[in-house]
Amino acid sequence: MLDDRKLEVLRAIVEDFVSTNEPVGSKALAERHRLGVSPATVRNDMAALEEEGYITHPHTSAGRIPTDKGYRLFVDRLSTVKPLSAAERRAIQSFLEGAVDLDDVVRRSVRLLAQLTRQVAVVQYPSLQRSAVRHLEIVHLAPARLLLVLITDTGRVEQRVLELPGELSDDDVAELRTAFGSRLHGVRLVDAPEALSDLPDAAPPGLRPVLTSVMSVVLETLVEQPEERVALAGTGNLFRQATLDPYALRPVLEALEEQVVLLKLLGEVHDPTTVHVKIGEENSVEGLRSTSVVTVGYGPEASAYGGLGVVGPTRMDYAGNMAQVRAVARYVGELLAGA
Amino acid sequence: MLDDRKLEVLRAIVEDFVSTNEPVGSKALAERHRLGVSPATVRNDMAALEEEGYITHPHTSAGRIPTDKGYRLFVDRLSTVKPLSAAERRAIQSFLEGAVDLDDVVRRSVRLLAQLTRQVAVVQYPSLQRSAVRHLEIVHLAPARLLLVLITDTGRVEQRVLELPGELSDDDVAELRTAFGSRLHGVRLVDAPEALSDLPDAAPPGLRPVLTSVMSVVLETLVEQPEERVALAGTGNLFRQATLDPYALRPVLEALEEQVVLLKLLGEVHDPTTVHVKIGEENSVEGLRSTSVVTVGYGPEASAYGGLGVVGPTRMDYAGNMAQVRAVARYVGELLAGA
DNA sequence: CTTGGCACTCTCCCGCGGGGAGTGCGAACG
DNA sequence: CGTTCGCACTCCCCGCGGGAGAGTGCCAAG
Repeated sequence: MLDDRKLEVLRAIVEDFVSTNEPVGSKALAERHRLGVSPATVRNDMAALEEEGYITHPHTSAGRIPTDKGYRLFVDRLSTVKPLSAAERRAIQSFLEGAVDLDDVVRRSVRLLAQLTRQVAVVQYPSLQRSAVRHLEIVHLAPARLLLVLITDTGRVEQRVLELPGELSDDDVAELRTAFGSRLHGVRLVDAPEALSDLPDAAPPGLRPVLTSVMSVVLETLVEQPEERVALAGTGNLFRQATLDPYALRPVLEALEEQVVLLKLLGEVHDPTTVHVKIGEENSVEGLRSTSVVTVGYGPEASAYGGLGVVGPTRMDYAGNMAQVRAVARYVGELLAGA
Repeated sequence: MLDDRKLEVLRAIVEDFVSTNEPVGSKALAERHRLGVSPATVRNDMAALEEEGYITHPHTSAGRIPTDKGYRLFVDRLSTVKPLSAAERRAIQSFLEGAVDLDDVVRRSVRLLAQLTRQVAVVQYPSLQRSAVRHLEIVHLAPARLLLVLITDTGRVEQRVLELPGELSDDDVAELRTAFGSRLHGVRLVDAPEALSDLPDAAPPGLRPVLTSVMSVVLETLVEQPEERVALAGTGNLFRQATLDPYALRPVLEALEEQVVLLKLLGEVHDPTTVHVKIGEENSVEGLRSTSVVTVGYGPEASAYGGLGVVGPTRMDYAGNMAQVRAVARYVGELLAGA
């Protein structure tokens, strides 16, 4: 059905449309891309591509534009990896190298990504779930109230105040501290339940009931309700694209304000080596059906710390954005692994 | 120069223009507002108002619209306090009552404000500076590394990791803990330097040098570089206003992404009882020259915890927004004071 | 299968001409 | 002197029509 030349035509259409934002016609296409065939032939191919649903035209007598399906094919089979320019590499390096703490890393990288791609950028803080415990501090605020401070290997510091069912003495708390500390140190939060499983049996009988209750609260607050955070930047870039008519932007902005939505975008990403692309209608989030989302995980190979990516019009430079997103993710991953 | 009727005309123009978004003409105005005078008279008054710079018309033969100066006069002298509707009161109450912690309070109130005013809402986290210390915990992470965890009376929990010039023993840290704890408990951060001033002298001589260095680091990180945070919501509301042409929105969105800018907007606010309004060109922030900003402080009377407010088109319902902003601020203030 | 030719279809843009809202001003009125 | 009436005038807005141009679809020939 789709021979090589037709695919080539599709690629040309996507590339031209992305760069000019105007429906592309057969004549201009044949000229600009040295296909070695006449406009008439191109027209035939276009008709075939349209038949298959890869392109459309806005009105009877206008050029063609890619459909979501067309972009999908382009991304899957046609786009060649676009190496970063030297300037881009330098930008990434200089932008990120001065970062002092985790917050700073995230803030810088989200801005960097927005600037680099000229899209809306999203960066997830390293997931607590997949981070390992570097230090767990238990502070005795009041007889029946504890403060938990968790420091992860990625530099996240998270705290929770716990209300206990019964009162504790300072000595009890000291016991708790060592009991939890020794078992959790270096353990990833997802593995915490297992690491703690022997705790009740190992504890002195007197402390056992309160300890089990503390333990369940700890697990509940740290593992089951982990506070995921995301940073966002570059929303103004949405206007750069004349593609989206301004009033269509409202639902997009509204969607981007929802933490839940952003986490959903990034949440499915686990593999830090492959870049994921959701195109237009493929997006499960209602408000983002007119956009495309490019995401990737970051962190050490096997288990990603979290995800990052960009949101932009379906008419975007997929090859470029994918390369940029991947590059930033790699840098951020290294930066955090080294910390 | 401006007799009562002229002011009345100005008020009518502002009100009509705000609600219809169309330049208002003399005839429609005389009819709708029962001024008891003919359109011709209104025209004379309009000419006078225009002479003084309170209104303009887009083209020779169109109705009048208020200028920034006109809105200013309206806000200062003409707008009557608009009591909240019962529905609004209920909304505020039900929206905020389920809040569990500080983050939750802030997130809920910023959304509430955005929804209520249909503008972009901004809420500052209670300023560290003006909060009092409820608890200061010092954790000995490594020989030369401390973790400071600060809990304020407004429920903020802030932490910093300190690298020390020299090493400490656990006993030293315990000393530090009590020394700082006893002096800072209940003290506002702005007053911290004073509260700590006797510390070097009171300390055992051996600990003195390290203690002074810790102290300076503590003061520096907590007082001089306090981390201020703000929450933002309702950016999509910018589109609701046909007033601002969509492409003019980009600088606005860009400005709103800058934490610094938001803090600047709210930073000047100290008095929780008076609502501040910046109209159009009055704004010192470049990107917000086409918008108006309504802000107020929240917290106990004398020293506000922080500020909150909304950003919208100059063509906004000032009376309504001012009332809503104030009401939310009052609720949030009470909520935090009670916590 | 490819190509050239050709008629056809739309959009886009421009200029034109009411219709209408609103103004500004001069004159009359209390 | 402030208010009102009447009236001419100014522009914007909107719909209409027509020409130009881009691009298509199709047919017949290579």
